[in-house]
Amino acid sequence: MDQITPIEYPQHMFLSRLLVKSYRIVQSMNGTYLRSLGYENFKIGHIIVLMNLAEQGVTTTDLAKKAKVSKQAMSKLVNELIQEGYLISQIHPQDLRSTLLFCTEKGNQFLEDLMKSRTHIEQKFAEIIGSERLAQLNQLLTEIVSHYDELESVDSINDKIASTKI
Amino acid sequence: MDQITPIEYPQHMFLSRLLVKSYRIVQSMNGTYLRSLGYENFKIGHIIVLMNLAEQGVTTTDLAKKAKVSKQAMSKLVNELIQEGYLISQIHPQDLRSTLLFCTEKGNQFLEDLMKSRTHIEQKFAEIIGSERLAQLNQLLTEIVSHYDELESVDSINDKIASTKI
DNA sequence: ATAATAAAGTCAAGTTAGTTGACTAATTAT
DNA sequence: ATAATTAGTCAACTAACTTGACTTTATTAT
Repeated sequence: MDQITPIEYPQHMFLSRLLVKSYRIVQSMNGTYLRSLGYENFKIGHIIVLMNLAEQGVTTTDLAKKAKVSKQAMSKLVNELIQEGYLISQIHPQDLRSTLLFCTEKGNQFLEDLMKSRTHIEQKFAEIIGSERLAQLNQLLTEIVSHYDELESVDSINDKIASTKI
Repeated sequence: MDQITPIEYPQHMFLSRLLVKSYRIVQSMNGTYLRSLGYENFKIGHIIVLMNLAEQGVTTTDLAKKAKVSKQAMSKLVNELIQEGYLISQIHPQDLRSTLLFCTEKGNQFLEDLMKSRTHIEQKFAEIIGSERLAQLNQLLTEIVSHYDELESVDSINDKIASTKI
C-alpha cells in the first residue's frame, strides 16, 4: 500500500476525453448564444422536452419515457415550461387521466433560436477545421452513434457525469 | 399562447446531439469494461482524481482547482479513494496544513486497467468506422478542443447535464 | 357487468453530489 | 509583531433526481 510512481500516460488524448471536452465546448457556446438572445434559467432538460413535442400532443409520461427519467422528474420540467409559457396543456379527449402537452408560439420561437444557435456553433467549428472536414466529423460520429442506437443511456437527459457510477 | 404546429426540425442530427450521444456510448462501454474487471462503485470523479496525480504528490486543493469543484467536494472523493486504498496521504514536509496525496499500487493498477478500457473502446470504434477514419476523428476533435482550451468548463468534473443552466 | 389490473399524474420523503459559510491551524507578507 | 492568506474540515443548504404511496380513470378478463 506504499506510494509508487504513477504510470506513464500516453501523450495523445483518448477519444473519451476528446468527446467530453468537445461536448462541453458546444454546451458552453450554446449557453452563451441563447443567453445573448435573452433566455435565462433554461435547463438542458427543458430543451429535451421541447424537442420531443409532437403535433398531436404528448403526455408527461411519454416525455418521461423518452428522456428515461421518472414521471415526477419530468412533471417538474413540464410545469416549469408551462409556467413560462413555452407549453400549453389540454385535457386529453379520450383519457381523463392524462393531459396533452402542446408547443406554444413562444416554445416554437425557442426551438427556432436553438436551431440558429446550433447552426452558429457549426459555423464556428467550420472556421476551425473547414466545412468539408466538419461534414466528415458529423459523418463519423453519425456512424458510431447509429451503431449503438439500442444503448439505453443514449437518450437519457440524466447524466451527472461526476457522480455516475461506472 | 395557443398551441401551434411545431417547427420542422432538420433530418440530420446536430453535432451537439452527436457529441453527447457518442460520449454516453463511451461512458457506458467504459463502465461495462471496468465492472467486468471487478471495479464497483467507481465514480467518474474518482477517475479524474487518479488521472491528476503526480509523482511528487498533489494536495486536495490542487485537485479541486484542476477539477473546478470546491475543496469540500474534492475532499470527499479523495477520502473515498484513500478508504479504498487507491491513494495514500502523507504529511507535507514543508507545510503542516497540507497532506500530500500519492498513488498506491492499487491506484496504479486501476489506471492501467482504465487505459486498457479506453484502448478496447477505440478498437470497437475502429471496427465500425475503420482505424484510419478513427484516427481522422481523433484528429478533428483534437483540433477543435485545442482551439477552445482556455474555456473554463472544459476540465470540470461537475456536469449535471440535465440541470445545468444554459 | 363486474372485478381485477394497470396506467396517468401527484404528494411526500429520501438520496446524491454538489454548494456556501464559518471555523481552526499553519504559513507568508508587511 | 501583526495582518492577510491558505489548507483543510464541519455544518447547513440546494438541486435534481429517486422510490413509495396514493387518487382517479381506463382497460382487460372473466
